[in-house]
Amino acid sequence: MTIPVKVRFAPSPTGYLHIGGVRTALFNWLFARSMGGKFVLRIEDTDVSRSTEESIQEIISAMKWLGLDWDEGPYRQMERRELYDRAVEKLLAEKKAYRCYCSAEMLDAKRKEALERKAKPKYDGTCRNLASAPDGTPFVVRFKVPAEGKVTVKDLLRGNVTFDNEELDDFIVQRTDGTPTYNFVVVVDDAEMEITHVIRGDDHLSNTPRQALMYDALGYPRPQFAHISMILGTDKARLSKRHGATSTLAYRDMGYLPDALINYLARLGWSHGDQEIFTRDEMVQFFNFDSVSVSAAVFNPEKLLWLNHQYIQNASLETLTTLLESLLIHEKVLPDNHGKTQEEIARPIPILKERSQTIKEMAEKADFYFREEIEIDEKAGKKFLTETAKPLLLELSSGLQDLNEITEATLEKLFKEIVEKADIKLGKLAQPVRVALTGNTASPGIYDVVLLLGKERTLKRLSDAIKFSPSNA
RNA sequence: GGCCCCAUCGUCUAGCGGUUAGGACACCGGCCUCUCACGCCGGUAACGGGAGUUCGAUUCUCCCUGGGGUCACCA
Repeated sequence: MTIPVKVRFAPSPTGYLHIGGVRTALFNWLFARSMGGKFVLRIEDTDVSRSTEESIQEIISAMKWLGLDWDEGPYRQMERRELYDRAVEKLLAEKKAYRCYCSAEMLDAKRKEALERKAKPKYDGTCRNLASAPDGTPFVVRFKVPAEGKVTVKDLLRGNVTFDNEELDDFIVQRTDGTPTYNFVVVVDDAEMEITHVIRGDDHLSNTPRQALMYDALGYPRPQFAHISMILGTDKARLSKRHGATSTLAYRDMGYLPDALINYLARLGWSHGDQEIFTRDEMVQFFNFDSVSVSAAVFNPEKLLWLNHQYIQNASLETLTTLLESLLIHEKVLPDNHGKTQEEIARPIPILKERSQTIKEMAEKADFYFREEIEIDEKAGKKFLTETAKPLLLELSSGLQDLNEITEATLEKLFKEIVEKADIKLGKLAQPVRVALTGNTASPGIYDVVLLLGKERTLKRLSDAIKFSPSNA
């Protein structure tokens, strides 16, 4: 009989949910799902001045977008105050914590001074054994850390990690304003929620001995810990705003598929042989800590792009249509109230998807199709809509008018005839036509473009192109 | 600086004492070709250094070096 697994993701709502946070959430989610356990979402908002409702909503939308569903929560710590207050009273009553009357200013000064002496900045224990309490002075509550001895933290990924108690100081459990602090609430909550495995970034490893001591003091059993590695930027520094878009929802707006992002993040620090692409079910099925790596991983945007391309190729037309529509609006190719049917939105997708790494790119490439009036790239027009090319366009135009059925085969026949008659290579015709129809020198195959635009729009653009003259020639 | 963690191609990684050190992204060639892509074929590229243990170390141990994290009335 084993205890069912219960894990949590506990972000602090002091900014948007970044990629590193998502990966922590993902590993928790994967572990919960693979073990048939529960996944809890808990908002750590005890820092009242920095927490925002906006961040909470952002975190929730990002989790939903990525399909990381939770079984309990979102809990908010500021709604659980009684729980922490009771635990503080208990620590105080059992003399495992004490009131400290030192002012923040005084402590800052001492810390600064210690740093200058190159000594360890550590609380000096002034109030640890105070005989009588000064009247009416504001106080914090500090946890009494044993002066000597060691704490050993058991970590699923790193084995036993031992810290000297001497390295730890009497950390604050409750602030002057009565709000509790992280190293304390995290323990109370994880214990009360019966979290069995604490899976988090390894930036928390150095906090763990304090928390381990807190579990012991409160009489709670310690959970299993698993500290996963951090994600670094290309410069090997921890991923931050400097490394471009770190807001998870920004990836949605850039046209990434949630499954692709999830797959990429899962492979960052986890592997299953040589496999690169996993369905969610496969990830859940294969996930385990034995194949999680402990060293930090550099975030590689190119590989994410490649994966996204793979996912685009395999996504259903329906999925792509929905995504493309929102990106077309987001990129202002179409207005909100465009009135287009799903079929119309879907039409260019088959010829665009193999050359799109993101849906945003797809939207940009679809521009020539969705806009009534195209803008001819100045350089492209100058180079290809020349006086020698225009007669060819004219000829194509009249040939097209005579075609009663436009198919790839009839188009190819028409193009070949014109090319043979003029004794030129296909490219000499195709490029000017391409510029005329799309405004650019790069596009899907020219027959596909004509087929997509249809006879009327093709003829219109051809005649516009024949009238084209470079403005700054 | 103290403490803690980490170390295979540029990047993500496989490897769990004996391998021509494998795969993927990126990069470089070639093929395909109406442009751009896709695709296909091929190539360059790694065990940070030094001591041990062992018949044998990428693999185990220690040291060095390097990188990262952390030292708040932030989480």
